[in-house]
Amino acid sequence: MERVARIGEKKALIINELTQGKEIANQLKSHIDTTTTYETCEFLVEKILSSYEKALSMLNWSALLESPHSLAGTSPRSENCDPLDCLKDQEHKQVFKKRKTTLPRWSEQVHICSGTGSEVPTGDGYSWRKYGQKDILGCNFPRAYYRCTHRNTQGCLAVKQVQKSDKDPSLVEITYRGRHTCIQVSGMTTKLASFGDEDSKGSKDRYQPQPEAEIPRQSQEVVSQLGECLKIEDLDTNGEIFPSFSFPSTPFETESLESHFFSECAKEDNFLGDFPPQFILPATSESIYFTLPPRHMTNLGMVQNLLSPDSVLTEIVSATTSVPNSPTGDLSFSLDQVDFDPKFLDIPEFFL
DNA sequence: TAGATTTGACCTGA
DNA sequence: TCAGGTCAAATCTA
Repeated sequence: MERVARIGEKKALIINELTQGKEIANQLKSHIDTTTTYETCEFLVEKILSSYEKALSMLNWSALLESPHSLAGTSPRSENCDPLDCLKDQEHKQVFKKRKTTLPRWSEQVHICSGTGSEVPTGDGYSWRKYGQKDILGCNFPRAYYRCTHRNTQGCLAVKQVQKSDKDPSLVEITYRGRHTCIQVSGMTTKLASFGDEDSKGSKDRYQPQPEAEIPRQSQEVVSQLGECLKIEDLDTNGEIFPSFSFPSTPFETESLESHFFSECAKEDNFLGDFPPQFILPATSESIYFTLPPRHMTNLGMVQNLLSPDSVLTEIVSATTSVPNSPTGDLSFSLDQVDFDPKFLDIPEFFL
């Protein structure tokens, strides 16, 4: 029974990714005929590749889970152990190779508010779980180690290290390793479930998109203050870095930043009704502020992120950077045209 | 009670 | 040998 549930969950995730891929491909197709900038097309292509990468990685992950022998052969223990245990075993053996070789690495610096007690380094759109902390030689502050919450469930190998600056305690250096291959499942499912149930209470409790694991743990005050002073500065961007942003300056009264942000998205008629997003882009030494009309907030990725809420900010800022001279942008996302038929995945063998 | 965090121990590469 | 990185049991929290 549990196996069936897992298969169904995987299927939904894969369908979502493929649907996104198709949707974005349609967008690209429509833009080819127009005067769309090269950057916009490139952005769309990146999104398509990302979606299919995720789908494929999920399929590969499924294969690992369903086929212990795929990992066997190098370890005698693998012959009759649980796939997850085998995987763990293999991971353990390879972890140090991964550490310094294959994973892409980049870092950024984040200003956090001083005096708030907040240790929230950033809202990069992903859920992180802290798995270690270490005193580093020559550093006054310990280094914290985080990995993606979905490491076990989706095999996402993204990790990050957070190191407070000695010189400026309000400055935190974050080093990322590995690209996210996960989907923020909890946010997605709860958001989808919220449709058609808009006026029911407690949507905040039901829907927790978790763009950043630390943030929901902070007080409302901290989250509000975060919006006023959080600023990310790219250091050695290599093209895979998460887009930098600042939170809207408007403090939220009763909800966390994310729940407010996404619950607004969930309102079909007033999609981001009066939400005045402002984003800081670290283009050069100066910060560039963009204000997007609500309608374009919708167009620039909200629909897509009904499926993948974790990347909301990534979508918006990426899209915005593509059209810096045209804040209104020329992208339009819509699911209206999506006719992707998930039935083709109903073949049980597909997941076995 | 499940999930997240803490922290000492352990492992690896330089 | 040591510093950095990770594991995993204990502990905390919602």
